[in-house]
Amino acid sequence: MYCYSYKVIQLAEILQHPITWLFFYLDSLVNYFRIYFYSNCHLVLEDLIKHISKRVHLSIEEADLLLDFFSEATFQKKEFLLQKDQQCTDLFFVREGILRSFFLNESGKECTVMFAAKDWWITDMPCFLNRRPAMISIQAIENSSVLTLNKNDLERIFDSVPSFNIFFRKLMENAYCREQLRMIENLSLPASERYENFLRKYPDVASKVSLKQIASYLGITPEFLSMLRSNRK
Amino acid sequence: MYCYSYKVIQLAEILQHPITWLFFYLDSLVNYFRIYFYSNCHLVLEDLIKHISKRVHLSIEEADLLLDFFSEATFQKKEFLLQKDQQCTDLFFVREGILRSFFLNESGKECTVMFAAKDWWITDMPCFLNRRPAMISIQAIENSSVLTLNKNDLERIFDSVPSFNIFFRKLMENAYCREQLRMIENLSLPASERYENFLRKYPDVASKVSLKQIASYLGITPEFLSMLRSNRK
DNA sequence: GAGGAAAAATAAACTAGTTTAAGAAAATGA
DNA sequence: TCATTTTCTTAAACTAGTTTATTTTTCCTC
Repeated sequence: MYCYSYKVIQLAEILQHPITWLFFYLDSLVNYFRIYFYSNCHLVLEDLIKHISKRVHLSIEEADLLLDFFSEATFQKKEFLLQKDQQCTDLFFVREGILRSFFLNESGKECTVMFAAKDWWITDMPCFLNRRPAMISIQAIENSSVLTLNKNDLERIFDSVPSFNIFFRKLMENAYCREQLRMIENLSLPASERYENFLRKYPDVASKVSLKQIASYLGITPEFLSMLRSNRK
Repeated sequence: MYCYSYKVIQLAEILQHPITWLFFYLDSLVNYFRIYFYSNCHLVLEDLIKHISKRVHLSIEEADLLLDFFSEATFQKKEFLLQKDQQCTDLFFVREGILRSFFLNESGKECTVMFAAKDWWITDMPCFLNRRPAMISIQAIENSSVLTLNKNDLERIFDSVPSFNIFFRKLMENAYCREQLRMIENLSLPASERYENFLRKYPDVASKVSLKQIASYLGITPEFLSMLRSNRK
């Protein structure tokens, strides 16, 4: 299993385009042994490269360069990756587990900003990008394994791996569209339908987080969610 | 006035960084006459270049190339730039006036997704990026002048002007953060404070759009907004 | 400047979602 | 395994925001 390097997986995807087939096949052969060992050494990083090279083309050299900037970290259930008011220096890529970002409003009500499961990116983006203290906290819901990247290194990557600019552009396009669609739902749908949509869109998340947390994501109280659920049956 | 080309304006901004001063000064001199005529011919496009080169560096050649892809359009008050269900092929940059994107939910309630004033970009982003029919409509609130860019040309720009990738990344970063902050406000603040914040953040928009439209942006009814306003005094 | 249409305000009945409180079920931990 | 804490549910009183209807104001436009 382990010798299925990311390059081979990428190759399989590129096979859809016959014109590029020969080129990548040769490229792949040349790098074969190198990749073989590579993927055994850096196994833990493979998911990230797979994730990125699904969206933009990365050379082996660029992948190498990229990985040097990331570092591994694991967090126990309930442990905080980021606390409100702390400087927000890191961007997290989730390899395993589930994370949640949230904050408390003035009256102490908890609001969930987002969940992040495997292959999602999470941080307090406005504060990360502008090097300000975090407005929200990020906590592990389950024992989780992440890759972290700090702001300085992100900027170095932008300079040294041009295609990462494109990748990050696509990531932000996606995030913007997702957030806008969520806003549209919140403006136009009653809580019951928002809950149904959440279950449909994120079944894996829904099965692993508490109802209280789902309620605080949907912007309703746990009591009201409980009522919606009993009406549904 | 008109001979203040975008390059000269850019130069003024870069003067804050003394080390780059000499380089840009010489560059600017060499291009001076060319720019002079250029900015008289393409005067209408100047704002766009000024807007972009505030965020990334553009060479004269790149700016030239870029502008070829954009075309001008004007819309009368109440005219539609995009109608729901129509193919969403264009991205709009607002030169003058005010636009609004909105949709009707199942029960016929109008929801405002965003406003766009001078120097803002607007489209139905999820549908534009994925070449799908629009879910929302875009309408001119006042007589407006825009620059339009279609999806194919945007992709050509990404290929031929690398720094536009960076520009668009920053645009999307901003849009994502703005939308997330709006979501946080909607989850945690009562309508009265959301209205106050709207007035504070977008005073220029607030003065030009109807209360009904502001209400539909905040996710409340015009009647309730009217009540909030009378309580305020 | 008159007349018609749209926007805004007021008010009263109404409803979606909240609050408070208390009990049942489930997870945690020692 | 038992005690403790947390999550989930139920129910009743409550409130933020809606609906419907009427009046007033603003703003086109002829």
